[in-house]
Amino acid sequence: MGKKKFSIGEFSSRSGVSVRTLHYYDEIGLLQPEKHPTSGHRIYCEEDVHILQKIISLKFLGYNLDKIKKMVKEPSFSIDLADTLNLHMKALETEKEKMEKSLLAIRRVTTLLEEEGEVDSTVLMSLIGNIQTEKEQMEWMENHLPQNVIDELDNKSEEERLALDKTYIRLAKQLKELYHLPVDDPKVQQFVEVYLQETFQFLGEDLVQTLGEVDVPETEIEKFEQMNPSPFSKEEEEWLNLAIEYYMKQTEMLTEG
Amino acid sequence: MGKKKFSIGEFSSRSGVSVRTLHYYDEIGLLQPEKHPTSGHRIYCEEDVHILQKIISLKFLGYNLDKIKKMVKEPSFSIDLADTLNLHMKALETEKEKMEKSLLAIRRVTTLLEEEGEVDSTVLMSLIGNIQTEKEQMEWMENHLPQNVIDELDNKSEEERLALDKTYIRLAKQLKELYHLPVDDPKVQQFVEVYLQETFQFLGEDLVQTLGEVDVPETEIEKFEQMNPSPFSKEEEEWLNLAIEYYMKQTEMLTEG
DNA sequence: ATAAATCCTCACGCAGCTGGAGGTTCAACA
DNA sequence: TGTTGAACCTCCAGCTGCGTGAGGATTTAT
Repeated sequence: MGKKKFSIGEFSSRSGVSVRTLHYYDEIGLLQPEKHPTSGHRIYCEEDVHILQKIISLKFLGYNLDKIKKMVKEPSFSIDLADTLNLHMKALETEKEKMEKSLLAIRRVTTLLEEEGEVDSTVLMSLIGNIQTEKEQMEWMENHLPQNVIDELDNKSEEERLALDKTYIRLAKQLKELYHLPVDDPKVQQFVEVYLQETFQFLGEDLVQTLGEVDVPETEIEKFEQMNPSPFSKEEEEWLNLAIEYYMKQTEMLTEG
Repeated sequence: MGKKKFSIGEFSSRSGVSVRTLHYYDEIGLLQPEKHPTSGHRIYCEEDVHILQKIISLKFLGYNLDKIKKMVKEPSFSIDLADTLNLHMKALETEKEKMEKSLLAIRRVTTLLEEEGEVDSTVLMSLIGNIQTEKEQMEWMENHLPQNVIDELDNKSEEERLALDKTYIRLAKQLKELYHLPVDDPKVQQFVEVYLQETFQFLGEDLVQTLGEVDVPETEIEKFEQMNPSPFSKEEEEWLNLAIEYYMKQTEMLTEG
């Protein structure tokens, strides 16, 4: 007769699970306590404590209520459960990776905002997108770029990445400011010079050379761009290409002449 | 005239966002492309690519569609965004912690299942609950138990914890097997002896002694039990207590006599 | 006896989609 | 030009895991 009985309110406050949730668990057949024959009030017993404990624990492991419903009825678990557990673990690990990337993205963005004050949203989003699709981009690069470039990029530290991001932001800002000028405008040409210098500095001149010689099919380039669209419009990109072309010609003439 | 236009199908496959989702984003006013005046077909343009990029990136940072809706319209982001970002970061970190605990729980459970073959589900769930409420339990213990016990527990390695779990499982199994016997049955008494020995071994005899002398109010004990209910029924616990009492008396008689 | 607390059963709402029904429109081919 | 078939349209329904509130019954305390 020492069987302890609980009203739903007491059961709720003891377990920390809300009354509504208990109602819901009853409704879906997950935890159905005895009911008072006339009033209909739920009467939870000691066993229900353990069932709820199971439910909470399985939820904690990441199972949904449907699966939990099936598992709750098992009096014991054996190795064949390990398979499902393994599956879940993989799913959780994937999610964890994603979360870590998000955290990284937030940290980077915070730093950038602190140091730059204000950043064009398209450019910022492009940077975030880069973090997001980092893995795919890496895979793409490993398939299409020479190993020395990959190695060099792998070696970049977090600070160097940040510096690159900042450079990128500033250049993007300037580009959008200068876009209305003709490509042979001295301001534009100076901009191009800085742009190329920064690139050289980051990658090293020989790597840039190598990159220029690599021949990647157009379809593959498109794939890459689909992963993470550039923050510039087609017109802006065209304009930048023309400006670089012009700069190159001028430099050639200077060195040759 | 070089403006690229996309049908919803093309836009979908290029961006990786499903047609249905694009419909939804249109519906909630998040991304509303031009529509063909007669057919009503959606026509996405280059700018929409960037807007979607923003949406994806902001989602990645953890914002909900409602906030994203407001943010998408901003042409640039400034430091005052850092506050919201910080908030999000904290939320993400909390979630990450929870996920890591889940992963730890799964790993432990997998190991236990592999090594034990089959485990009583109530016992297993109790162990999972332990991981889940580890933090609260630690806090409770720091408030109610002497420091040397805490220190000793802190020093336990992952393997020692695993060993303890296994012991726990085996003892629980035995307890449930022996429960029908009277407490003075030799089998039961031998079980108690092993049980106490294992406890001594894990904590050290002097710590057990200290623990026995610590006087924790009943209400606090209840709090602790509510965090993580024991896998045994009240009757089983009573039975175990009686069995231990009996064992103690016998030992006293032996040493005194 | 009555007031306050607790309980009951509907039933709608949320986010962020996904899916199906039933009907246009478009592109290509005969 | 007619005819497929794919792609598109709108509208409505459903999913998870509850939260919230209405409106009424029951229990508990005074």
